[in-house]
Amino acid sequence: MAENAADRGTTSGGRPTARPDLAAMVVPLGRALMAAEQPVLDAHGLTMWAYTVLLYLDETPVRTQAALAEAIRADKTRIIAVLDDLEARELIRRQPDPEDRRVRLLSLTTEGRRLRDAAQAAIQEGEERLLSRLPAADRAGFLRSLHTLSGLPELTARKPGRGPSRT
Amino acid sequence: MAENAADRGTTSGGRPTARPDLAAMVVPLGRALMAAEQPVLDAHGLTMWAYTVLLYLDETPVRTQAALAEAIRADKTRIIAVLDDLEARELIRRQPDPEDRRVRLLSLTTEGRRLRDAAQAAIQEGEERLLSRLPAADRAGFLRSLHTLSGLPELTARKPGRGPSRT
DNA sequence: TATTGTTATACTCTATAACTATA
DNA sequence: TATAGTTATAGAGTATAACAATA
Repeated sequence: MAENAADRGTTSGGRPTARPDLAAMVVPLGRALMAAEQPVLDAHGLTMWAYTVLLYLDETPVRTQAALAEAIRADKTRIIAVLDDLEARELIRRQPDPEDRRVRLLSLTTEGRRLRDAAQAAIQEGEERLLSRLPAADRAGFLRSLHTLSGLPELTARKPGRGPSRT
Repeated sequence: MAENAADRGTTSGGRPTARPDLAAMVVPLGRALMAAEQPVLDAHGLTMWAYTVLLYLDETPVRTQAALAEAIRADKTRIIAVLDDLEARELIRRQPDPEDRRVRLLSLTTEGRRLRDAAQAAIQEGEERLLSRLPAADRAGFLRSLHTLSGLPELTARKPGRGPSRT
């Protein structure tokens, strides 16, 4: 999607374009933000998927692994190893539902919540440094626009999606 | 990287967060924008990589394939099939450099330029529809911020990168 | 010997299919 | 028979290594 166009307001040949393609700016920015998260997650012993799970589980238990997978746009088979690890480290609980023993009830442990909060705080601290480079007026519009566009239904249409991995 | 946090200003458990992680909004937005480009590119018979190449080649010839690959953050082996196809369709020229016959000089053909312009016009038309959903004031700040952040050196640090594919 | 482009191979991540256990 | 979870297999996409041509 023509990432490089991001650096140019005009093409290398001088043909004037009103602006680079939106995706050509947004996608590389997203990659950069993920790359910036990586060392923080490493320091907390979390993969991107694990962090995603911790963020989503939050204080509210989730009734099935399939529901969790759907919610975070992952394949249900893809999160199993992640849950195995998080459970082994006692960051989440995975208890069989007494009412339907096929189901595993998922919830955060205190330690899981603590780790998630610590990781998120560190991540957002780094993001603040980036946002501080923006004029205050632009920054507000940027965040509001991100929120708006992220929530647009025509952009949120469900597809499996590659998920958080960023090899 | 916790895409879902994008839909929430607060977590499901009620813990108030100032905002979702930046990456949790930007990355899904980037995926959505790429997905929106896809049908347009299909209609023009272009893959995302091919479009990226056409955008970069522009009117200015590039001296080596390796330089092109580096510029668009692709592996040099990855673009060969793309160049093969574009050349076969006479959208680009790939001529051995008389001064160093190891080198292939790359340039756009007239038809290649025409196709690129048509595709980009259609893509940006679709993007305008999205941007029109934003308040005029926010929109300006959004685009300016995107430009600024995309150009930030600490975010542009070169890494191979997965490139434009979005399976 | 070093470099450009190419081909062949291996690796990573993801999705699909097959299996177990509960219902 | 249908569903939740799991395991095993296969498929994309990418990177690495080996190669041919030219310098």
